[in-house]
Amino acid sequence: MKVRRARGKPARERGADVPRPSNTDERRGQIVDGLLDVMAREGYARATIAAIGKAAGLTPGLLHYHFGNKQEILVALVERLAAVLDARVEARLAAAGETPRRRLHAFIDASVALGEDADPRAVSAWAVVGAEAIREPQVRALYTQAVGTMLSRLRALVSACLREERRTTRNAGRIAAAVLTAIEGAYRVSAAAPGVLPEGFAAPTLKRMVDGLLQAEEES
Amino acid sequence: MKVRRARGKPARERGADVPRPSNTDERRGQIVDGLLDVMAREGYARATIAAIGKAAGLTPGLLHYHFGNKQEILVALVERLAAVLDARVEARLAAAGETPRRRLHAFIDASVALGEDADPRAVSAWAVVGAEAIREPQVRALYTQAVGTMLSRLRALVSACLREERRTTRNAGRIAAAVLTAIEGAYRVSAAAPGVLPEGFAAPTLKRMVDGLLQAEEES
Amino acid sequence: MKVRRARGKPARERGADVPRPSNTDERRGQIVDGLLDVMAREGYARATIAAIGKAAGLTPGLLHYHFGNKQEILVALVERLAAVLDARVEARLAAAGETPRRRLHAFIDASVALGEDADPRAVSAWAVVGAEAIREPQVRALYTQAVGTMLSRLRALVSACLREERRTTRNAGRIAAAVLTAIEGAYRVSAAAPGVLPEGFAAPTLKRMVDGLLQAEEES
Amino acid sequence: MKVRRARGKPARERGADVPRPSNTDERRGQIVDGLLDVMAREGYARATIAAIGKAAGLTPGLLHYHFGNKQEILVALVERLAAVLDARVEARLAAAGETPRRRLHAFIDASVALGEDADPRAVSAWAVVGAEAIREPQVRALYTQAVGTMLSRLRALVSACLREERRTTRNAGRIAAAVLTAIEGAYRVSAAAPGVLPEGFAAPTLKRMVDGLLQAEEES
DNA sequence: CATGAATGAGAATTCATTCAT
DNA sequence: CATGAATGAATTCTCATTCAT
Repeated sequence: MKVRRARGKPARERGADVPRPSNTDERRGQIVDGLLDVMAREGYARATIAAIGKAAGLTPGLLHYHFGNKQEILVALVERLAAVLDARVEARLAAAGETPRRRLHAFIDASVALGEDADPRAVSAWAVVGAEAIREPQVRALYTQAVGTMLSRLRALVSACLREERRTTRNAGRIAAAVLTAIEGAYRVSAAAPGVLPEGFAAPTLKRMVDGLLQAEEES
Repeated sequence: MKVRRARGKPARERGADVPRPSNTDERRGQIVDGLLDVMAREGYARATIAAIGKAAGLTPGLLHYHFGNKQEILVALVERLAAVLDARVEARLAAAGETPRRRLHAFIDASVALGEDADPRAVSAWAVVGAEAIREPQVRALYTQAVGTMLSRLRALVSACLREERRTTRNAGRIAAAVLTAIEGAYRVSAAAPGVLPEGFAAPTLKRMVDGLLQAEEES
Repeated sequence: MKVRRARGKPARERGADVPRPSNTDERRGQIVDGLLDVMAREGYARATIAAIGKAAGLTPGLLHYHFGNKQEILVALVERLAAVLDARVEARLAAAGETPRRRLHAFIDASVALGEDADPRAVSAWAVVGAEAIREPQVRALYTQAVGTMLSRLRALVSACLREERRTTRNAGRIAAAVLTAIEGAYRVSAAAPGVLPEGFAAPTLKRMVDGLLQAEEES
Repeated sequence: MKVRRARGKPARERGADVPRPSNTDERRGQIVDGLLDVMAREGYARATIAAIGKAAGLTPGLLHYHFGNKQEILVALVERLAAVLDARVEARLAAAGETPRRRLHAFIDASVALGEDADPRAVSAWAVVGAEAIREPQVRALYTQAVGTMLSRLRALVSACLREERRTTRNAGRIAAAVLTAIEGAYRVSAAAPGVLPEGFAAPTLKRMVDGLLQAEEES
């Protein structure tokens, strides 16, 4: 079995000769990117080691030097997709100031922008990840965690809005869930049935939608 | 290559020879059901001919007698899922009477109920279909068509509501898209991250959501 | 295992009801013709039972009612091809009178005409038979016998010519073999590389060739 | 799909890494030889990947590493058979000097010697190739090309002889075709009906045959 | 680190043959 | 006789993974 090196730990000072500086992190990044590339185009099943390697410009053997097996690459990709989304949300929230409604809208913008200013491959790949999650416990765990994190955040943002407007927060969870499913559904439909959704419908409509849902809650 | 017989062709009555009546339709149904079963549990890639056959109680060779290849089974399944959903929507719309708002709500109920009173396997399978659609043109075509049909219907229902309330129908398409993505997202999240969504959130929240969106349109 | 009925023996008086007249011979003929058809176009390997059946307008099950297995059909076809050739040779020899040279020329005409006035499928099929003969002892036996018969006949004709011209018959076997190989080669090349051979070259050139060979034998 | 590497590409000299030198050419040669072996004995249909691998002492998976599919192996074999024959003809022509008649005889010797001093498997294999050519366009193309090349060469040689003897070259094409078919027929009959042809008849008889044909042409 | 040949366990598909009706 | 569903063995091809160099 292959040894898994801790990421970032340079494997230096290993022989008597001049040690080659470790490029593990770079290589792992390349490989994950290769998977993203292939998976977005062809799905996970066709993402063979050879195909990933070709997309990454690396040889099959090398993939197994840096990853123990194929699934580890998928896991790394899911982690990366989640991290990227997370970072974008974080950034936009930071820029949105303190007004609850503004922050909620910023969250929606950040999420849906995944398909606009960001890597469109990520949208397709995320759709595939959802299908892989059905059968692969480890992927499911990561997907569930990513979705759960989003949901918690949304709930907090929704609650803040409701509180500010002195409305009951009783349904905050459901409202958050509605937003979340609309976002996930938008990813999925735009990946699997491109052209069906109206151009640029997502962000404005979702924001109006959540505004309507907030307003429908009774004042306390 | 296997020939696909016209479904339902009755055994011909020629002379004294009355061979066994064709059971092709029944068998094809069994096989499609086997795929539904396996796919909901394990995804399409793991839905091997052997696995489908086992789930259907049939031998591998027989699957290829009734279907030319594996993809044809998938196509038949997608067609069936779409038809079932369509039938349910049709039935509920018929029962909903003529009030536009009622009909729109009935549509949402019918769609989301896919995961409640109906086959929960269909939800998972539909999530997998979305991923297969990314790479398989024929599946994509069917998925796109199914989604497109839903969208048209929703748009008509939304427009009717808006007209009744004397509001502009300018954004009918976007509102319909929001509902559609929320429905598709609900399927997906509940299949790929079960337990994350609040129990029974979907139908009531989606109805409230669409009501809010309708109300936000300006009167004409 | 299937029972093989003697050909031509009608299977009558078999039940209490009005016996269906046997159509075995007709059916067997159809089937052999189906094989000829498919084999000429696609080779023996692609001549599946289903394909033969389709070409013959019969169902797979029926083929195995009339033939014990696939190879028996091939054997019947080889026998038929040989018989047809034989009959044509016989007919032309009968029409050629008694002059040895004339008879020899008639033989060549009859053989090569296989590809001209006769079924062109037979030429292709015969080429395929040669390949099957390499591995199938039973086919090889039939092919060898057919070729052996031709060779003996040719040798006799050649000897008669030589004797008439008072030449040594020492090389009659070799001359006959040369004619035979040229005939067989013409079949093969025209089947496997159509268009390469000059149109209608065969009969006149072969006759001139054998005349040259005869003349080269020394007088005794 | 397997990629076909340029044959003969030397291992690159980059940095300290000197991986194992490619043995692709050697392996491909082994595999083609395995096919030759099996095909000569059992025909193409029985030349399964497993059988070829066994004959070559390689595992089935490896065959598909070096060849994209089974047919590519066949194509490589046909190319090799044609090249070998071509090389032998070339060599004998070179050794035959300038006399036209001598060169023509050398050609016949070279061709027919395929079955004498050379690999007898090649004769059988060539017979099988002819049958495969009937259905496989790529094989047919190669076979047609090989036969066409032989025919052109023969025609040139025949014409040279006729010119030297001041005879008309009008029938050069037909004479060449006669020689060609006799050669091809000799291959075929000796492969498919071994023992029927007189021992060692081919070369001398064919030479006498062509001499007779040449002499029959009228002087100009 | 890197290469790519090698392996072997599947997976889809084909097809002769059987057999209930 | 006839049908065509059913079986199961065989076959091609794929691919993750290993490993010598």
